[in-house]
Amino acid sequence: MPVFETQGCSAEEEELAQRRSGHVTLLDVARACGFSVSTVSIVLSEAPLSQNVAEKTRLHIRAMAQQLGYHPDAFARSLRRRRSQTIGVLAYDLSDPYCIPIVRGIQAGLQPASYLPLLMDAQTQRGLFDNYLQMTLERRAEGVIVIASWVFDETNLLSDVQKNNVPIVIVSRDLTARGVSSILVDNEAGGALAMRHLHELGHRRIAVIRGPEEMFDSQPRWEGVQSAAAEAGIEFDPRLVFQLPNLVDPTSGFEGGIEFAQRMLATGRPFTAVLAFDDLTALGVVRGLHGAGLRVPEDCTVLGFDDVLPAEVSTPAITTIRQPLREMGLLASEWVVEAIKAREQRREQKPRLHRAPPELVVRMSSAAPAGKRKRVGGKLDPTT
Amino acid sequence: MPVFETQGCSAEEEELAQRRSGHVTLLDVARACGFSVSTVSIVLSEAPLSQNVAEKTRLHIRAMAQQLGYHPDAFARSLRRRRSQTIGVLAYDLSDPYCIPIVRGIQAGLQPASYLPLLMDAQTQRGLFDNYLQMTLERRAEGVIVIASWVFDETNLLSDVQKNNVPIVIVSRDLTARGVSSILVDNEAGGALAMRHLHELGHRRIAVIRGPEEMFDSQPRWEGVQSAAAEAGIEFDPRLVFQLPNLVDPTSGFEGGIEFAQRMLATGRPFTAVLAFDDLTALGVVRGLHGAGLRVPEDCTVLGFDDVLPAEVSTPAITTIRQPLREMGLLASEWVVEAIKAREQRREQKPRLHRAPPELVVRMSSAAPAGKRKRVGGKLDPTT
DNA sequence: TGTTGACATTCAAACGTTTGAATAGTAGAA
DNA sequence: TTCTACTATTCAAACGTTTGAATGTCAACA
Repeated sequence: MPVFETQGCSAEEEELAQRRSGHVTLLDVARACGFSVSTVSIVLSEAPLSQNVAEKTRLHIRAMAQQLGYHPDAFARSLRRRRSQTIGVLAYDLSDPYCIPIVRGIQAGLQPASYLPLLMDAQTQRGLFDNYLQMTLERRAEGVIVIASWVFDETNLLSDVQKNNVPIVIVSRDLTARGVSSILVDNEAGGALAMRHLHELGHRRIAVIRGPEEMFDSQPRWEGVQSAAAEAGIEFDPRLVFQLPNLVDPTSGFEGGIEFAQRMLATGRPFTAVLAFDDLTALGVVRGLHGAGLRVPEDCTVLGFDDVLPAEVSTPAITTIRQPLREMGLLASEWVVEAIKAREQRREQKPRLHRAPPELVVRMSSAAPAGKRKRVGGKLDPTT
Repeated sequence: MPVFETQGCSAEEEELAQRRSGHVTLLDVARACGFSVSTVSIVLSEAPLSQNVAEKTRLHIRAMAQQLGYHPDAFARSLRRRRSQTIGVLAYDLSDPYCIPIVRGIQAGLQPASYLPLLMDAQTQRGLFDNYLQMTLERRAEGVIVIASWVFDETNLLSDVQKNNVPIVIVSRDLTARGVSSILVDNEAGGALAMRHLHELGHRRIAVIRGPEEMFDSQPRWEGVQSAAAEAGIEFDPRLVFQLPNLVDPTSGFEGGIEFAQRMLATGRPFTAVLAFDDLTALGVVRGLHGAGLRVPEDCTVLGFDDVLPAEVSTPAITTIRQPLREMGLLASEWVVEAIKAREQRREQKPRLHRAPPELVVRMSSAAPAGKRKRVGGKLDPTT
């Protein structure tokens, strides 16, 4: 009888209750099948106690929930459980094809741990980035993965996220010095790989387009190139070494490539290959050379870095240094999940660092220099 | 005095309370500055009542919240307010460069309305798509935008989302017949635009690669091509008309392009231009022709569709039919926001349809056929 | 007859907010 | 003095879930 006192309300009232929130709640299901909210909750959330619930009851409740179109309210659930089952994924720019495979890897790693990625696109805007980071905290993400290769003032990252004790992993940038676990490609090794490939093909006069100062990758990659060049006894003509400006748009590398290709031709200095900072820059170089009537790789070799989609589908396909982006994303997601577990068990965790091995992908844009090919069996190449 | 009874708890207890959830709550702030939770809430959420709160108090509370690093709990807030301020954005495949500008447009439109996009990537997997749709409902998204051009069984879409009375807009597909507002490019017009461009350049023998059957765009685009061809009095050689298979990977168009280029050359039938279903297919064709020693556009013109990034940065850049993707995304976001408003005011809304106008973008991959160019001023081209 | 234990279900208190209504305190008007 | 109006703050009830503890039922055992 007391049961009816709590349930006692007319059909209209019930209608009203349902209309108020617009969504079907546990209470609606409970009323519809005559059990208490607790029982329904226990059954539908498959709590341990649900073993004790009669088989018949379980089936009945499930059927009714299905019929009414019940979906548990994630807000109420997370509030009560104090778990959001969410990982914030903050990409600096989703329109950069570089980000996508990383995101894919993250998704793949989060799925089995049944975490939901909360994907956000900062569009290379500092303000947006900060806003989204706030939201990540407000949504009580249990961990954060940041994809950011450009250099920004990371004070906020640390003060806000770390202060709230939320595990964080950064991809494409080394922030271990600030206590943030980091995953990035081994840029030195990559740069060296590219340089060695050119050397092996026989190139000696090489133009270089370095990355913008603001990009974290620029410096180490350049150092890798230099050390491999030194090893091979190659010197760069300083008039053939360029540096991309600090621009926000991810396709600005393409524009830069076009412009620098024209500029390097204008110097009149001889070169048989161009080492570009990334794939988009390399594509720009190809375009710039094409504009001057030069063909790739017949007249000039062009190398990229990253291995993004456009490098693969353009003709000539760009020979490049592949970053294992998907694997890096996968690892990032594994690390956050581990860090969350560690925090639950009050285990202290030191920030970790992974340098992913780059890989040379030989495609169509690289070949032996024209001189070498034409003089097969002849006298030594005068450029060496 | 009664104040102290509710607040009365030792420092350790306070510590514990904070540690329990791991996040700073209103209660923590309230205790720290000696006001009630209500007052603090009113001040920090800038509720209308906050006008009544003394200036001094407001400043004090804000300062304290800042100092403690307080972030309102989105779950608690949404639960209480019965508003999530969230729009679910379900992309069929984020690795398709086609999706990105749409997502950008959506973001741009949602920002001023202060809705947060809940971005999800179905990775062309039906199961994932359904899961994410469920989550969208559980997270009480106030609206849903679906980016999906491939044909799937839309029963769930309707029964689950619409049953819960959540406004929905679909981009790249016409589902108005099912009561879903739809935004898509005018495929007929686009197909015709491409065909007319070829005709104006002087092409008469044209190979065509149609889209896969499962793609919604395939049929109308083909019809646009056919009607424009008929208008110009051009007939297609059936041996030069191909159709992409139903494959999931968005880069499968590229592979298809390569293969069909080889196949069309193998037929031995003459053609001076290839009309590809989309940009990636066009890039595949360029690659396939290149493999046979043919240059684009000197030996053969190639046309794409969509205008995605790779089409722009490859050399030769692909002449294509541009979809105003960003604008379409923007419109989609405006429509959901309007639909949400309409629902609040209990206004009935009919599903709407927008056919975005496509635009011809002439780049490097199209030119007059070799015959025409070489015989300028000479006798008529025998191919007409 | 009472005790034990397994089973089936419910109570009630939380989670962190928001907000309509209530409570004081103060000041000016009648 | 009493009433009104305003200012500054708090009470307390919700939002929809989950869950430890409690309740009740029933059968078996001592």
